[in-house]
Amino acid sequence: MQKETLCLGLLSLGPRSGYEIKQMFEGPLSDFYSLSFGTIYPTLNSLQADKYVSCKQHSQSKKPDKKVYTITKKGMELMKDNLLGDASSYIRSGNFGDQIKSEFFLLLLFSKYIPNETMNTVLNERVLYLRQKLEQFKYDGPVPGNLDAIRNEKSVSFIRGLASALIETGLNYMEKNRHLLKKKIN
Amino acid sequence: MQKETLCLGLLSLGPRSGYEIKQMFEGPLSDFYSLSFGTIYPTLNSLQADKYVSCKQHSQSKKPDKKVYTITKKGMELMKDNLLGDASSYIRSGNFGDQIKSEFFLLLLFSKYIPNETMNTVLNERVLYLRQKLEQFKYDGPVPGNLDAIRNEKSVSFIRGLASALIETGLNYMEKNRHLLKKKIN
DNA sequence: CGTATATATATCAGATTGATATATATAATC
DNA sequence: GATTATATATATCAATCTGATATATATACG
Repeated sequence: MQKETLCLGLLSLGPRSGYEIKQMFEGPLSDFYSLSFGTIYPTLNSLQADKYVSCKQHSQSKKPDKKVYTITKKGMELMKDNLLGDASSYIRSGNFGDQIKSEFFLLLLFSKYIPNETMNTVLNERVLYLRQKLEQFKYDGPVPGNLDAIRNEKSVSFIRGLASALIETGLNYMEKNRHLLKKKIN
Repeated sequence: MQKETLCLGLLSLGPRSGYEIKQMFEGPLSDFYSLSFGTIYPTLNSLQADKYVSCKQHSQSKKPDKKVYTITKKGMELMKDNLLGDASSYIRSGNFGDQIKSEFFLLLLFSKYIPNETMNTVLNERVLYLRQKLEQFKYDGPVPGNLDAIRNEKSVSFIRGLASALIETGLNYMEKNRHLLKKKIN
C-alpha cells in the first residue's frame, strides 16, 4: 500500500496533524505497520498540493503551528480507488505473507553462541513485553482523544481479538518450551 | 543486528554462496527476516576484504563463477562478540517488539471501504496461504542440501513449533470471527 | 533549578530495497 | 520442435525510507 493511501485512510477517521498520525503508528498500529516523520510530512505536503487534503494552521503560542489536515471529497475517492486496487493486487500477487524483521528471532536462531544467562534475560524481557502488549490489546478503557477514532473502528475489534489470541498462544508456548533452548555447556 | 553479523551467523552453519544465503532468507527465514541481493553481495565482499570470511571460486561451465564463502576463525570471533553485544543492547533498549509491515492488516483496517466480495477473497487467500505455511512448518521430510543445516539447528525446532502454534491460533480465530468484518450495505 | 519528556515540523545523510543487466541451463507448455 | 518460464549466479543503482538531528517551547519531576 502506498504511503499516500495509508495517510488518506488514517485521515478518513478524522482530521489529524502529522504528529498525531505518527502517534497512531507508534500506538495502536505499531504491531502492524509504521511510517517515519521523514515519510509522513512530505506525503502530507504532496497530498495537500494535489488537493486530496486541506490544511488548517492552528497557531499555538510559540510552539510550531499545528497543521491539521482534513481529507477532501477528491481524497476520499482516491483512497477508495487505491484500496480496491491494493486489495486486487494483493490477491493477484500471490504474496500473502507479512514483511517482518525480528531481532528476537535472530537472537533465538543464534542462541547457541550466546551465554545461557544472557538468553534467559532476553526471553524474560520478551515475555514481560508480550504480557504488557496483551494487556494493551485487552484494555477497554478510555484512550487519548486522537487515538479514539481508530479504537472505535469495527475492524479494530477483530484485529485486537486476533492479536490477543496470538500473544496468548506465544506466551504459553514460550513458557512450556523455553527449556529447549538451554545449552548443556557454556 | 548488523547485516555482517547475520551473514556470518548463517555462514557459521556451513560454507555458502551469496545466492544460497538469499535462498535461506526466501525459505526457512522468510517469516522472520530478509536481506536483498543488493545488501548480501556487498556485505560478503567487505567481510572477505577484512578476512572474516574466505572465498573459493567454483568455475561453472558458462554460468558466473559460484563464490563459496567460508567463515574464518577471526569471523567466528567477531560473530560471537557481536551477538553478545546485540543481545545486551536488545535487553537495554527496552524495545522488544518486531518490525512489521503487514499489507493484510492494513486491508483489514480499511475493510469498510472495500467491497465485501473483494475482502472475502482477500481473507480466503490469506487462509489458504496460512494453511500452506502451517504444512511447511510441520513438514519433517528432506529439504534441499543448502537448507539442511539451518533445518537441523536445535533453535529452529523451537521456532518452528512456535510458528505452527501461532498459525493454528490465527486460522482458528479467522474462521470463527471473519463474519465480524462484513458490512451490511455495500 | 536543572533534567527529562512531550509537543510539533522539517530536513537529510546513510542504508536498503526492488528492479534491472548479463548469461546459461533446464523444465514446462504448446 | 519451438517457445516460454523458471532456476542458477553475481553485480549495480535509482528511488525510497529510516533514524538522527535541528529548532523551539511547555510541562512535570525531584
